[in-house]
Amino acid sequence: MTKTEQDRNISSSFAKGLSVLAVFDAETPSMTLAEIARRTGQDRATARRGALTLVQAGYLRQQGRMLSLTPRVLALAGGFLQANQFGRRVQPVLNHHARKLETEVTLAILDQGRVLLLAQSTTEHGPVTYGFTAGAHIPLVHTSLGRMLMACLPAEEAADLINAAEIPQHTEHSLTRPDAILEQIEQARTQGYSVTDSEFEPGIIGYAVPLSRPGQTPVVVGSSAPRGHAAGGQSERLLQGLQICAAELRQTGVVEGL
Amino acid sequence: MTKTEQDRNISSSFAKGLSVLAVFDAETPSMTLAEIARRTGQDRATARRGALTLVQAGYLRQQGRMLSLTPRVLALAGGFLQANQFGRRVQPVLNHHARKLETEVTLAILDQGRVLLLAQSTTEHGPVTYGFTAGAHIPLVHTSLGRMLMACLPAEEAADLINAAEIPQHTEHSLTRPDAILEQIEQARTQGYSVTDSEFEPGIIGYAVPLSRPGQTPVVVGSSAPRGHAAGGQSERLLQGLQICAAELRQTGVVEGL
DNA sequence: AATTCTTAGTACGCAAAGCGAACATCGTCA
DNA sequence: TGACGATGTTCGCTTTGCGTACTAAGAATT
Repeated sequence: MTKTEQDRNISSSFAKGLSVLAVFDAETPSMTLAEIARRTGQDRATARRGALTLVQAGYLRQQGRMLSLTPRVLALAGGFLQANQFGRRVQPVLNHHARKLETEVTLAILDQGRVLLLAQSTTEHGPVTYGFTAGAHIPLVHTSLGRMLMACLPAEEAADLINAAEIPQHTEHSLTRPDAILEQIEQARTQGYSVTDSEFEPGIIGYAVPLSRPGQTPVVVGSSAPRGHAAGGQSERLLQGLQICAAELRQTGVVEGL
Repeated sequence: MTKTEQDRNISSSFAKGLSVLAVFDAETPSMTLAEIARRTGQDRATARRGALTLVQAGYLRQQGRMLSLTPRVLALAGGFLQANQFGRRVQPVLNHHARKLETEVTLAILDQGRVLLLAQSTTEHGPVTYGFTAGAHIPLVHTSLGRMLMACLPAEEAADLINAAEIPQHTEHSLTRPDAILEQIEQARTQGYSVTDSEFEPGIIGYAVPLSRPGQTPVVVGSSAPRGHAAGGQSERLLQGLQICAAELRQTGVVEGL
C-alpha cells in the first residue's frame, strides 16, 4: 500500500486541472487537447476533462480544436494585484525611476526555478519595449534578475537551482559551466548587484539589485538596456538608480506580502 | 434523472477548487477556511481540500489560519497577456493617449456580470491613481465602462444583466431604477459613447467608448476624471481622444482575441 | 475565569467521480 | 484507395473525495 498513500486532504483531480491551466504560456498560447495532454504528462482523457471544465468555468475558450486562455484568467491575478496595492504603490515608483533612468524597470521574484516578472514600468520613451509583461517567466541562469535572485538565497540552494535548471546557450555569450555561473552569483551577493551582458538577448545588458532583506523570500528590481545605451558611466548611474528605487519600494512595505 | 445528470466530461472537484481560487478578490485578500467555505457555498471539508491543494500547488499561502494568494497566480494571467501582446501593443497605446488627454485610460470587457479591467495606462501625471488595476472587477450598472459594455449587447441581454445585478446605491447620484439605467444604455448605444457622473465614486465623471465591432464580444475603453478637471469643452475632447484611442487599438487587432 | 461561539483538524462509509484502455473519427501521405 | 498516425470520445471498474459526525482548540463575550 505504499503506492496509493495519497493525502486525503489533497484533491488530485484539482491539482491535475490546475496544471492544465498552468501549461498555457507565452510560447504556446493555444493548444490542442493532445498537446495539453503531452505537456502536462496526463492521459488525454484526463487532460480533456480538465480542459472542458476550464471551458465551462470560462477560463478557456475552444475554437475548433484549439484551446486558448480567456481574459477571465486576469481576474485571478487581479485579487493578488489589488490586495498588494500594485497599481497604487508599486507601479508609480517603477514608472518614476524608469523615466528618470530612461529604461524599463522590472520587479521580479523566484518561481518554480524561473524568474517571475511581477510588475514592469510602462513608459513610452524607454529604448525598446521588450515583449515581457507582468506574469511572464524568464530564465533564471542567464538574466541579471535571476542571478540576483539566486544571490539572495543561501549558496547551497542556489547551487541546487542551477543543477536542476537546464542551461541552454541563448547567445554566444551565455555562460554554460555551472561553476562559472555560481561564481557570478557569489560576486553578485558580495557586491550587492548583478550585471549580465548579452547572455540572454544579444546586445542587451541587464542590471539587478536586491529588494528583499536577507532571509526573506527574494525579491529584486532590475532593468535592461541595449549595449550602446549604457556607454561610459551609465552603468553606475543605472545601478544607483535601481538602488534608490529598491529602497523606495522597500519603504512602501509591499515586499512583505511576498 | 434531473438531479444527478452530471456531465461526465466535467470534473466537479476541479470546478469547486477553481471557485476557491476565484473567491479571493480585492475586498477579501486573505481569508480563513471557514470564510472560504461560506463564500464558495461549499462544505468546509470540501473547501479545505481545495485550499490545501492550492497551497501545495503554490497558489495560496497559509500563515496562521489565514490563506492568501501568492504571486504565482500572476503566472496564470501571464500566458494570456503575453499571447495577446498586451505589453507591446496595448499598453503603449493606452499610455500615449493617457498622457495626451491627461487622464487614465482603461481597457475593459464584460465578465460575469461585472466589468473586468484588462489594462490601464500607467502614467504619472494623471490626476489621481485610482486603486484599480488590470484584473480588477468593477460594477456594471454605475460605471461608464459598464454601461457602454451593455450598450454593445442586444437590448434584451442588457436588460437581463440589469435584472440579474444587484443595484446598490453607491452615491446619491446612482441611478437605481432599472428602466432609467436601460434608457441610459439605449442612449449610449445610439450616440456611441457613455458618460456617468458620480454614480460610482462621488465627484468622478466616467467616459467610455466601444472598441469592438457590433456582434463581437464587447470591449470598451474609458477614462475617468474628477469633475473640476472636465470643465468646459473638456468632455468632448476626452471623448474624441478615446475614440481615436479605440480606433488605434482596433487596428492592432488585439480585440479579435477577445 | 467560566461561558459560549467560531474555527480547524480527523475519521470513515458510501456514492459518485474520474481513470484509462478500447473504440471511433478525422487527416494525411504513399 | 488503403494504411497509418494523431486526435477525440465512450464506458465499466476502481478510486477519489464528499460530507456527516466528532474532537479539540482559539476568540469573543459574560
